[in-house]
Parts: sequence; C-alpha cells; structure tokens
Amino acid sequence: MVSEKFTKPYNPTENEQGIYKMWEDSGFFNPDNLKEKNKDGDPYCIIMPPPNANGSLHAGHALFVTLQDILTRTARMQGFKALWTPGADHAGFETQVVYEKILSKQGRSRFKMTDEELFKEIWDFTQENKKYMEAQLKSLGASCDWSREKFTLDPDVVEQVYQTFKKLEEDGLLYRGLRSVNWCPKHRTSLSNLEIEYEERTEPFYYIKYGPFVIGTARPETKFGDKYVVVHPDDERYKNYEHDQKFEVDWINGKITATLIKDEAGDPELGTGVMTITPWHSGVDFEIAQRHNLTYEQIIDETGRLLPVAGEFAGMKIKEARPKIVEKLKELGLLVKIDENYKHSVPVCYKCKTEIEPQLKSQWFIKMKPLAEKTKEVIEKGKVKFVTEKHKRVALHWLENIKDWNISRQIAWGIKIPAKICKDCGHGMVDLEDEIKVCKKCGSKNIEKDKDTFDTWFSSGQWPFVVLGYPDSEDFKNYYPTDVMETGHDILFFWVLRMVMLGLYRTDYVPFKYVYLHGLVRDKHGRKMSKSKGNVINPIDVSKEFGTDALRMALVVGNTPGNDLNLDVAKIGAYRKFANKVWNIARFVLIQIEQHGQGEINENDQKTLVKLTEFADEITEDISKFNLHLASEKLYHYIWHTFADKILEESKPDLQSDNKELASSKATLLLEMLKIQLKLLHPFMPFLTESIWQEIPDDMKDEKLIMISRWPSNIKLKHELA
RNA sequence: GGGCGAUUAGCUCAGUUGGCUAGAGCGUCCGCCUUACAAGCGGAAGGUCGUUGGUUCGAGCCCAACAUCGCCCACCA
Repeated sequence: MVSEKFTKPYNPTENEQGIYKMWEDSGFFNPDNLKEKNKDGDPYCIIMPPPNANGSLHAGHALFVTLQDILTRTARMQGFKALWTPGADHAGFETQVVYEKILSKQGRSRFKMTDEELFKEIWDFTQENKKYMEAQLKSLGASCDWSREKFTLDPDVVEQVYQTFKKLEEDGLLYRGLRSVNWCPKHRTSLSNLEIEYEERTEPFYYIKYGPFVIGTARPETKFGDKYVVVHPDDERYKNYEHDQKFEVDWINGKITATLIKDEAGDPELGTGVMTITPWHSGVDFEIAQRHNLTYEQIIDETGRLLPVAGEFAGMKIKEARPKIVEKLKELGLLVKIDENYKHSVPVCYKCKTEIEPQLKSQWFIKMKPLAEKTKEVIEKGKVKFVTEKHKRVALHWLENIKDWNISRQIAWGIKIPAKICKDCGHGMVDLEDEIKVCKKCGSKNIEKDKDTFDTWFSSGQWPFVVLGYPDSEDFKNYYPTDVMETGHDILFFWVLRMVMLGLYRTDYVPFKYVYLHGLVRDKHGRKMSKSKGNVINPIDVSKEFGTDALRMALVVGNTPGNDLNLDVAKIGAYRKFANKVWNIARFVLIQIEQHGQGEINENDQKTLVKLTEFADEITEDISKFNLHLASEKLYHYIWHTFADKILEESKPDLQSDNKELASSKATLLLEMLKIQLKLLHPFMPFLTESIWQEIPDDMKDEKLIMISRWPSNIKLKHELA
C-alpha cells in the first residue's frame, strides 16, 4: 500500500527533522563509515568555511551550505570517499565588536575589564552561539561530518598556529617593528590594510603660514609638532633653500625652529609644493622621517585625544579641537585661506566607521612578498584554479601589490601571541614554551609577555591543513590538498589567498585545487540586506515556511558563480510548488506500480530510458563544471515539463488499458525514470527526495537511503573548467 | 587615480565552446475542480538582447568605441 503519509500536499516541516536524524544516525556523513564502493573510491574533500560563532546564520550561510552540500552529496553518491568538515570561527575582532555592543547595552565597557574576564565572557557567549549555529546548519541539510568538527580555538589549532609563527621567525619572514599602523580610536586596536575602508568626504582645506612658506592641510590639529617642511629637490621655487636648512617659525603655540628637508615625496604640482610632516600620524610622513633620520612625536593618544604638546587643546577630541584650533590660527594671523570644497577620501574602521588615526606602534609583521610570489606561481600554473576567471585576475593583481601583514591586535578575544618583548630595547622574541627570561638582543632582564592577540585571519588562514590534522594524521594524507574551497568573494584577500600562502608555506602543497566564489545574497531589488532596511530574509524562517529544499533551489537556480544573487521570497515559493509537484509525481508513479506490478520495459521505452541517462550525463557534467545553476534549472524543467507533462501524461492510456502487460510495462518505466530523477535531484533537494525514496519498497531500490544510492550516470564527477 | 564587472520580457535573472521560431520564476490576460497534483492543467500577450560600427555563411554570445550603473583596490600633504 502506498503509505498514509502520501497524502497531499507535501509537508516539508513534517519530514525534515526526522530525515536529518536518519542520515546522521546512519553514520554516512563520516566517510570512514561508508560502504565498500566509497571506501575504495577516490577522496573528495571540502573544508567548510567556519561560520562566525557570534550570531545566527544568514542567507549567505544558507547559500554556501547549499553549494557545498550539492557537491558533497554528488561526490558521495558517485562513490567518492566524500568528506565535508564543519567548524566554527572565534572570529576575533568581529566577535569582540559584537560583544562590546552587548556590554555597552548593559552599561559596561571592555576597558573596565581585564583581558581574562573579557575572554571568559566571550568564550561562554560563543559556545552558546555555536550550539545554535550547528542546529541551524543541520536544518539546512548540511551533510557534513560532525565527528570532525573544529573550533578555531581548539588546542590543536592553536598549537599549529604557534608552530607557523615560530617557523616564520626562523625563516626570517617575521619581524617586530615600529611602523605606522591603522589605529581605530574607538576599538583601540590596530587593523590590517584590509580592515579599513575609505569614505569620500568634502571638508575644508586650510592654507596656513609656516614661516616663509604656506602649507596646506585638512588636519590642522596634527600640526602642533611639525618641525620639518618638505619640498621636492627639483622644485625651482625653492632652489635657494638648502637641505637641512634651519629657520624660525611663529607657530601655534609659540616660536619653534623648523628644518627644511628635500625629498622626492614632495609634489611640486600640489598647492605650493611645500608640506610639513607628522610622522607619528602618517605612514608617508614616517617613511620620510626614517629616510632622513628625523625625530617624531606623538600628538594624539590611543583614544583620539590631543596630548600635552597641543597646549591648551590637550585632552580634546579631534572633532572638538579642530574648529577651536582654526579659530586660534586666525587670531594669530597664520590662516591664509580656506578652501571649502576639498574632496578627499578618509580611512575609517570597517566596523564602526570611526576615522582611522594612524599611530606608530611596535607590532608583528609578516613579510608577504616571498609568500605571495609562490602563490602567484601556483595560480599561474593552475594548481589552484578559479571557477570565476575574473577573480583569478583580481587575486594576481593583489598578490603583485601585496604589503607586509600586521598580525598584532590589541584585543582580548583571540589567540595570544606567544612572544616576549624587551621593555628596554623593544626587541620581540617568539617564545612558545614561555622560557625566554633575558632579551636576546640587549641582554636585559626587563622583558614581558606580548599582551596582543593574533589577527583572526592569521589562524583561519591555516584552516585546511589544521582541520585535517597536519602533519601526520591519516586525514591529512587522504584528503589534502582538498578539492574545492567554496566561499564568498568578499573574503578572497582576507582568507582565500592567505590560506594558499600559509598552506603552501607549511605543507608545500596548495590547500585546495578549485576556488568557487559566490556573491552576496541581496534582496529582490538588489539591495543589501540589513536590519535597518527590514529586508532581511532569514534562512531558517523561510525554510520553515517553504521547506529547506525550496530555499536551496531558490539559492542555486540562476545563481551564476561569482555574481550577486537577488533573492525573492516569491522565488522560494515557486520551488515549494515544485517540491509538491515532485511529490505528486511520485505518488502517481507508486500508485501505478502498486496497481499494475512490475514488468518488462518494451524496446521503445528503453529508448526513453537511454535519453534520460544521457540527460543524467549532462547534469553530471554541469556539476563537474560547477554549473550548478544550469544543472538545477535543467532538472526542474525536465522533471516538470518533460517527465510530468509529456511522458507521464502520454503513458496514461497504456496504464488505463485492459492490456495488463502494457500497463505494468509502462508503470515499470515510470518507476525507473522516477528513481533516476530523484537521485539526480537529491543533492539539490535532499529532504524531499529522501522522503519519497522512503516510500519506495526496499526490493525496488539499490539502497535504503537515497543519500548513498548509486549515481545514475557513469560519467565521473571530475571538476574541470572551460 | 588604477582595476574588474554589468546592461536580455512589466520585475528579478538564466542563456555552457557563435548555429534551428531567445528561456525561467513572479506578474498580466483567457479557459478549465480532466480520477497524481487548483501549491494544478491547457492556452495567450509581452523582447529592434544599452548605442554605434566591425569580424563571420551566421552574433545576445567575438572585436572596437561610446553611454549608463555597480563593485574592488589605492598613504596624496
């Protein structure tokens, strides 16, 4: 009998939880438990980009789960030893920012806590989130191996990160040095170049009398300590001045002695061709200062307030001080003119949009050039291939212009940097075992532990080989290099390229062979989803309303690699209809089989089966080429408009005829075709297809779970790009 | 300032190496509760594929220029 459950219509929420439990209980998410055909198969591995353990999943997560699950499930059915490893990311700075907002709502501040207290609280916070997140990943159907789950703060992860840090020092690729860093005065930490953004601003530009010169600046508040003026050596206007020439200047807080410096950095085309420099608060100025051995002084502190050098303005925030300073300049007769329409871009913190205040800080830097060179090489040689050619170009361009990487962060939430700093000479020493007691450079015993933590991307950049248990685990030997890295294109530089660089550095092999970058999930009009716009589509909510499979189809059909996807709830609704259609098709076919029994498929119908097999080959090839958007759309079209509308309708006369042989023959054809279609559709709509599969009697199918049934095409899944 | 991408039906988008009357979802119009499915079935309207030129037997697809929009990168005082 066709089961009670086969009542109409298809009810996804009723089925999904039970189905997932059945899969999980079967143990087949873990490739070690797969049957013979898979165990002897080639390995196929995807490392899941670990979601940040600081919130719930959004549409972008649902997209990556869908894409990676499609590939994993296809590989598994194809007989590969398929492994997809889940994880969670402590996401250093990001998470601390989230937690600081929570603190602030409670009227608290991290600056009134010890690092240990803060760490402990955020730890509990992330562990709670992590559990929630795992449940959400499961509800999206992720067929990943939970027994191999990792957190980026697990002891073995930290251990490998430490080893990498030490190796970098040994190889001379690590240095600690006083450099101009991007400092966020609100979060009071330095940030890498990737963590700042630029905002176009129109602000007043002030021309100020500086001794015999006129200088231009948008930031008069930094000028208190400016003792050097710089002109280009070839600037004819200033050929009567000598390099290093001293002269008196009536400055904001009284007379000072200034020095003229001739340096190529001076731009004769710009304004008067004269600038003063503020090395402590400008990277360019710092470089000039270093070239000529100039002194420098801090003007603004870590919280963005002026220091005593600013005299009466000391203690004021920049915004407050600037107009007052301008006022004083006027009174002193130093202000020459103001250009109100000066356009420039201002660096801001990518999280809080606070203006970045460059500061001189001693930090750990990694020399990136040598790492980038090797990465360029493997990309050019095709050892790492990009599904989207445009990203390959963007990647190479970035690698060619790479800067050294500041990996020190002044935050509590993260992996402590295992190093000692000499308080006398500033020398930094990597110290994994906490055994260094004397400065290796100056011999001083006045040393302390580095208080900073690693940039979170330094540790996550090592994720693939760490997850697989480098260096001597079986998993590492089996699955590394992994097959596909699938993630958002927004973290190409942050994460993907750093994984290639650090993976190559530690293991000599690329961490993955293919990079599939998806775009941003936007709302139906192409706007970014945001709480303030009220246009957020919560994947968990819609999967409850329409079914996870409908959401997955909506995310994959028409979503070309690398491009943003505009997601319309109506589109999800359309695929809920499709799920119901497949459900009804299955009911019809199974009723026919029940009524007429199985028989011989006649010669003419064999041809139909062959055509379906060719179709299966085509789908397999599409998946191989990462054309999941095509595969999914073709399946939709074939099942509905070829199978249901034509083949099934045209078989009705035979099924209703008195010729029993004819009827059972047709019913058998339909059953065979149904099974093939369900299998092809399974990676895309796993819950629906498994639900139906469970309705097919055991003696009519090759496996009790469609999840591990045999893929209906002999074409082997082998990724290749045009 | 440098780089990348987009422009196809009212809306949101596909169109795989150039090849039969250019497709999907939603929306619109007409007719159907036909015994798998009204979350359905049958049918219809709707596109000079941004503009201009070129290559080709043949161009939505390749090339050039232009226009519009978007994204990324970048220490200009």
